[in-house]
Amino acid sequence: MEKVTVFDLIERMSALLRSEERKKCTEFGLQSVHLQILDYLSRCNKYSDTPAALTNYLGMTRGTVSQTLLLLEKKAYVSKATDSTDRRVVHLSLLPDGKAMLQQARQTELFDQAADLLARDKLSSYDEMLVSVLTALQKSNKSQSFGICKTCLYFTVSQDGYLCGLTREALTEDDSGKICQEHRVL
Amino acid sequence: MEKVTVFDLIERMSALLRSEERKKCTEFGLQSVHLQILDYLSRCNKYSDTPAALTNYLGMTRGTVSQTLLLLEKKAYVSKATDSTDRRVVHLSLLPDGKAMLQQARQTELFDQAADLLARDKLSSYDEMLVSVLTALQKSNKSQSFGICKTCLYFTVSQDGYLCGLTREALTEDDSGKICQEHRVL
DNA sequence: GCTTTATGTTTCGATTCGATACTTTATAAT
DNA sequence: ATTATAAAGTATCGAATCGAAACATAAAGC
Repeated sequence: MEKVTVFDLIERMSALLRSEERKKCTEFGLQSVHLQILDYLSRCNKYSDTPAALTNYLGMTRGTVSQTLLLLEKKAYVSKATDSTDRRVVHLSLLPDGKAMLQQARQTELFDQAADLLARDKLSSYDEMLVSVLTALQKSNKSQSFGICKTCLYFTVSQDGYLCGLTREALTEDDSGKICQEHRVL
Repeated sequence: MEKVTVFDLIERMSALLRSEERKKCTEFGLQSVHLQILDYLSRCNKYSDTPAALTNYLGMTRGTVSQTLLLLEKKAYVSKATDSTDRRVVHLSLLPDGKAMLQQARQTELFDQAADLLARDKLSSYDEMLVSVLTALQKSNKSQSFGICKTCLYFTVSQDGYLCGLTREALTEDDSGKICQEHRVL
C-alpha cells in the first residue's frame, strides 16, 4: 500500500474524531484540551500523572498546562498532591466530578455504532492490524510513545505478579493497562 | 474484537497526531485550526470550498470560522471569491503561500517513517481494513461524512468520464479524489 | 558551596472562540 | 408580485486560551 493511503485514512479518522470532540465540548461547555486532559488522567499510570507528562503528551507549553490545570482544579475536576519524595513534582488525580464529566463526554456512541457496523463485516484480525499501525506510528514518534504499560519493553511478569523493569516496582493488573510516559516500544 | 480495543487504538492514533500537529504549529507560529483549514482546502473539491463547509467540517460556529478566515486571508494563505450564480456563497482557495506553509507543516516524516516500518512487517490487505474502519466511523457520524468523492453514493462513471449524480456535473480525475461535503456513504 | 538542571507558577499580550445581532441573497408561500 | 422565511457570511463583544518569558523552588552535579 502506498503511504498516501495510510496517511489519508488516519488523517481522516483523526479529523472526524476532532470534529466530534469539538461538538461534545461545546455541548458541555468545555474546551477540547480539557477533555483530552481528563481522558489522559483516566488512562495514565502513577508515573505519568504529572503536569510535565501532560506537557509532553499534549505538546503544549508548561505555562499553558499550568493554567488549564488551575481551571480544572477550580471546577473540581482534578486535584493536586505534591510528591512525597521529590517535592517539585505534583501528582494529579481525577475527582468524582471529573470522572462523571468524562463519562458523559466520551464519544462512546460513535464508537459503539462503528463497532457494530464493523462486526457485521467478517473481517479477521484487524485489531492486530491497527495495533501494528499504531505501534509503527509510536515508533516513528521517537521522543515518547506514551504506550500502554503492558506493551512496554520494561514490562515483566514475575512469579508473584507484574513488575516494572525500570522502577523495579510491582504493578497491579490495573496499572498494566494504563498509559505510561516512560513507555518504550518493544 | 471488543469495542474497547478499537476505541483505544484510534483514540491513541488521534492523540498522537494531535500532539505532533501542535508541535508543528507552534514551530510555524500557527494555530492548529489554521493548519486544519489549510489541509481541508487542499483536499476538498469545488462543492466544498466554502466557509459553511468548513463550519461543518470543523464543528465550529460560523463566526469563528469567519474570523479565522479573515486572519488567513490577511496572511495571504487563502483568498475568497463570491460564487457567480449564488452571490451569497464564497469560494475559498489556497494561495501559493498557504500551499507552501501546508507543505512544510504536514507531518510527512512521521507518516513516512511509519509507512517504512509497516512495509517491513508482512501484513496483507490492511488498507481495506482501515478503509472499513474509517467507513464505519463515517457511517456512525451520520450527519455528514466528508468522504472522498469517488467513494460516494452519487459518484458515477459515464462513457466519457466521471459524473456527480447529485449535481449532474462532469468530474475530473482530480476532483474525484477530493473530499466532498455532500458525500454519502454507499 | 556554587552552578546547573528540572518541575511548576505567574504575568502579560495576542489570539481564539462562541453568542448575538446584523446584512445580503435566494427560495417559498400566498 | 409581494411578503415571509431560510441560508450564507460578517461584525462586535467579552470570556477564555495559549505561548513567551521571567520567576520560584527543589534536586543533582561537580
